[in-house]
Amino acid sequence: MVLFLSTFINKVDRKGRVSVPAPFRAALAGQVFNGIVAFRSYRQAAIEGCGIDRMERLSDSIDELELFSEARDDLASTIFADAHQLSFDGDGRIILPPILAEHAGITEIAAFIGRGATFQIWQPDAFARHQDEARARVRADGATLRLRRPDE
Amino acid sequence: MVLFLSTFINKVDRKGRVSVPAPFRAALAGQVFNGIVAFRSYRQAAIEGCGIDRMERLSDSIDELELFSEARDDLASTIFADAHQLSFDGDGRIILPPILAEHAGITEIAAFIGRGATFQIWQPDAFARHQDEARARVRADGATLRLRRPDE
DNA sequence: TGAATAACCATTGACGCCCATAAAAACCCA
DNA sequence: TGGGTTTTTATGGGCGTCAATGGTTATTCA
Repeated sequence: MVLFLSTFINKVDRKGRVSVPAPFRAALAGQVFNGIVAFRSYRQAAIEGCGIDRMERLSDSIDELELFSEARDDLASTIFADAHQLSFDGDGRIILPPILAEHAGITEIAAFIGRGATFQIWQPDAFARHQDEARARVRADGATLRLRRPDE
Repeated sequence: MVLFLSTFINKVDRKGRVSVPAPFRAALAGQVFNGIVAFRSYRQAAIEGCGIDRMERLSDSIDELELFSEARDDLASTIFADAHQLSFDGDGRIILPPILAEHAGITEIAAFIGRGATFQIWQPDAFARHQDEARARVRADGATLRLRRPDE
């Protein structure tokens, strides 16, 4: 099962390349596409990342909506059009497209943030601020979570 | 599995040729017909595109509609009669038929938009506007999508 | 024979692939 | 357990290949 954990800070070189953390690569090993899928986060100045299998599942889910319906249209335009397939080079690096880097305010350093089934890429300082705010909200709202049972 | 992702902007030369993005060609590799199938979107100023295998599936789906029903008739006329088989030249280009280009308002630049199992071809500015609206609707309607589980 | 289309070639710029280095982590053995 | 060794990562750079694009020549069909 794909599971992204922890935070890794890596450099972006002058060619726009970044190493994807080795544990993330390991989590993606064996997928049809040797690389990651990345798109702009709707709500944050961050890049969302996942493996191609997640997109395939998304595609299947959307395929179950009524053909040519507006909802289907909107989701497809919003999700797939903005997704980038970024393949690993021989050393596990990807090239960060300028559009994505810009959206996240990334220039020389990128933070890879594990989020379970997916991950995000942030400008490190921006993420630090975001994390502080998120913690504060969790404390204030007392957000809780019911743990799913293994067989559920 | 066929999966079209991301957006690619390519030029249309004076002979009406456009390169189909290499990743799209890769997704279509191995199909019976070496090219794409294209028809006018009936809700948008865009061209719908896919591989020949999808048309076969579509044909099956329509076959399941009531024989002689109006819907079946309409879909058949709208989609199949209007579908163009556009084969790749040696360099992965297709010739955009004037009827299609006109419908989408495409003259010199074409945007290839990945939509999962299919893709669209738009006049770039028109798509930008459409995408903005789609995003807004998705956010407003709170359109959600339940992600299929891998084994489902 | 002319027009439209298909096949072929040439250019350039981006990207994939390879190598080299250094630091860090994992490993092994005394 | 500690020290040394090996392996893996991260990072930088160079070079060859392929994709995109424009043009020219061959071929087919009306």
